[in-house]
Amino acid sequence: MLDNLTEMLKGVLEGCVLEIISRRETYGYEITRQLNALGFSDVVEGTVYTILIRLEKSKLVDTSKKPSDMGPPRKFFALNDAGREELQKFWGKWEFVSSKMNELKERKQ
Amino acid sequence: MLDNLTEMLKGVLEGCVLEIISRRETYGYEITRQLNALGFSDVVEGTVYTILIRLEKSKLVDTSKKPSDMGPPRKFFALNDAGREELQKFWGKWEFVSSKMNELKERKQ
DNA sequence: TACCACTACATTGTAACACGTAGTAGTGTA
DNA sequence: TACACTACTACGTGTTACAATGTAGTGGTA
Repeated sequence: MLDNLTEMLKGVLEGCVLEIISRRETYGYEITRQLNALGFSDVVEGTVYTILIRLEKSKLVDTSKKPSDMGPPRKFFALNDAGREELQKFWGKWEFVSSKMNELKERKQ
Repeated sequence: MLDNLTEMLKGVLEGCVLEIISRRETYGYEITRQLNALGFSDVVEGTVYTILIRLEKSKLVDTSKKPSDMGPPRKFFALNDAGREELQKFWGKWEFVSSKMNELKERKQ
């Protein structure tokens, strides 16, 4: 029904990942599952991993490898100070854009 | 402060243009001004024109050239049935994504 | 006349992003 | 042995907003 959210997710998915990581240290596979559970059911691992690598390159997260008893070792991600700042900026932008969008939607001029 | 909305506007700007056109037949230059007035002050004409050409190619709008007493002739755009359907779909997607985003934002788990 | 501001549209190239696809590898189970 | 699930990585593609630039019509002004 909502056949393709791809374009609308551009620019917000990274923020979602930041928000999820901010709750607690976590790893790519689980982040993907959480996004799917949220409702973004078409988001695949490849997408999440590219975002995580981007966050790492931008130095917004700290990483650490930890063994798992369910499969290969996990690469955990945790927000650092720069990441927390970026997350706050992200929600600021979201607040702005979504308020303007709703204004446009509601306005019957 | 909200230094760059570019990425977050991807996927929503086209919907904004559709919504603006749905109110009444209008043209690129004015659409740009309306978006700027809405708060999307960095949106430039080039962006709007590429969207309009895209809408035209997708056959979501009907166009007509009309003279202006303020400058060059204007290319007016009007939504057709396919465009109205697309606009409805767009708001459906927006409703979905924004509700999920707010759910994520509010949820303190 | 010459110049400028405003209106109005079009085109080209670029960077960023989500995603498809494919591959590698560890663990548990039937 | 085969499969399912977990877990990460890499490469290529299509879409998008935007910067930059150019063209052109109108009106004002010095």
